[in-house]
Amino acid sequence: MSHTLGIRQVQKLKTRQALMDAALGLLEEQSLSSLGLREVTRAVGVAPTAFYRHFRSTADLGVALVEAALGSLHPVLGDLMSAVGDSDELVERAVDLIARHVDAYPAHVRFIARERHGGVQPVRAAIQGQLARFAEEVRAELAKRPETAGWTDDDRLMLAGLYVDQMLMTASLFLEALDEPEEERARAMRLASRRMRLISIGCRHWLD
Amino acid sequence: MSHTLGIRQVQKLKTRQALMDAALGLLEEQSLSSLGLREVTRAVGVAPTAFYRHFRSTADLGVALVEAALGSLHPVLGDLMSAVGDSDELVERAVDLIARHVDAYPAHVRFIARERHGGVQPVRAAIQGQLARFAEEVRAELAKRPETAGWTDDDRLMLAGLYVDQMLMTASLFLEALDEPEEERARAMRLASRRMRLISIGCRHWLD
DNA sequence: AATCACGGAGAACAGTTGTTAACTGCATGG
DNA sequence: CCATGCAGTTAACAACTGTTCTCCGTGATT
Repeated sequence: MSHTLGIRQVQKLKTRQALMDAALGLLEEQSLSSLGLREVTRAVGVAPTAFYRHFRSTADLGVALVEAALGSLHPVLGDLMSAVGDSDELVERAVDLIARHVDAYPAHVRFIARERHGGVQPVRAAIQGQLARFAEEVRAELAKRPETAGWTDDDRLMLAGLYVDQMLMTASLFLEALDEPEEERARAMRLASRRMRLISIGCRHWLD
Repeated sequence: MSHTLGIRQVQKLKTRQALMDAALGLLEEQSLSSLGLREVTRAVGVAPTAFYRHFRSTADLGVALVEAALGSLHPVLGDLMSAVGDSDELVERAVDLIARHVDAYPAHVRFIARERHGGVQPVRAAIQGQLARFAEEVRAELAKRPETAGWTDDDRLMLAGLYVDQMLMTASLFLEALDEPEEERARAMRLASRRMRLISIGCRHWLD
C-alpha cells in the first residue's frame, strides 16, 4: 500500500515544509493578511515563483498551516479525556498539557490564536471547522462521564464549546507568559486552573 | 473651562474622525498589520501625507481605534452591574446588552476581536490594558454583591477576567451570526446565556 | 492689519509587491 | 535508454508602498 516516495517527491515535501516553517516564523510578528509570498520564499532561499508549485496563495498556505497546527491534536485530546479520574484531576492534567504544548509549539499556538478572528476568511473557516470538531469530540467524551449524566446533548455541546474556548484562552495566556520569569508562569497556571475548576463546579450543579 | 473649538480644530478633528472611520471600514476584511496608510487616505479622499498630521503610523491609528471602541464602554458596564437583581437576571441583561452593542457597532467589535491577538504589538497592549481595566471594574462591582461574599480578592479577579473574556467570546459569536436568519441569532443568544449561567452557578458553589 | 502656525496638496524617491512567461536540469516511467 | 513531466529559475511587468521635501491657503494671534 505505502509506495515509498521517490527522491523527487521527498524534495518537494521538504521545500513545502520549509515554506510552512518560514511562514510560521514570519507570522510571529505579523498577521497572515500582511504576509507576502515573496517574503516567505526569500526566507527559505528559493525563487518567488517556486511558491506557486505548492500553494495557490498565502491564504492557501494559511489553511495548510491550520491543518498542521490542529490536525495532529485530536488524538491527544482524546487520550487526555478518556484517561479516567475525577474532574479536578482532569483540569490539572489539561492545564499541564496545554502548558507543555505551548512550550513545544509556540508559533503554532500563536498562529491559531491570531488567525481565529483574523482577516483571511478561508483560514478563519478552517480554524472554526477544526474547533467544531474538537467540541464534538469533547462532547462525545463528556457523554461517557458521570458528571453529565442526564444532560441534554445540546447542553453537553455547550459545555464542550466552553471548554474548548477556555483551552484556547489558556494557551494564549501561557503564550504571553512565555518569556516571563518562572514565578509569573506559575501564576498563570494557577489562574487557568481556577478558571477551569470553576467551570467544572458549575457543571456539577447544572441540573438544579 | 470649555474653550469653544475654532473652525480649524473642528476641521482637524473631522478629518481625523474620517480617517478612523475609513480605517475601521477597511479593517472589516483585513487586519491592521496589512492596512496601508495610503489605502486609508485614498478612502477618505485626502493626500497620503495628510495622514502624518494625525497619526505617526497605522499602529498609532490602531491604538486610537482601541480607545474609541472600548473607552466609552466603561460606564456602560458599570451601569449594567450596579443595577440590582439576581445573577440569572444579570446574565440575561448582559447578553442582551452585548447583542445590542454588536448590532450597533459591528466594526468596532470585529476590530477588537481581531487585533486582540493581532500582529501589531502596541495595539495588542492597548487592548490588554483596556480589558484589564474592565476586569478590575467588574471585580469592584463583584465585591459589592452577595454572591462573592467571603471570597479572596484574587478569586474575584479571576472570576472577573473569566466574565470579561466570556463577553468578548459572546460578542464574537454574535458577530458571526449577524447576517444569518433570526432563528440562528436566537440560538446564539441562548447558547451564550447558558454559558454564562453555568459560570454563575459555578460561582455560587465556589466556596465548598 | 500684518504675521505666524499649521492642515493639507503635490511631486518625487527607492523599494516592494503579485503574476506572467519562457527556460533549465534531472528524476522518473515506459 | 530515452523521452517526458515537473520542481525550481530567471527576467520582466505594472502597480503599489512609506517617507521626505517643498509649497500653498487660510484661520489664528498679537
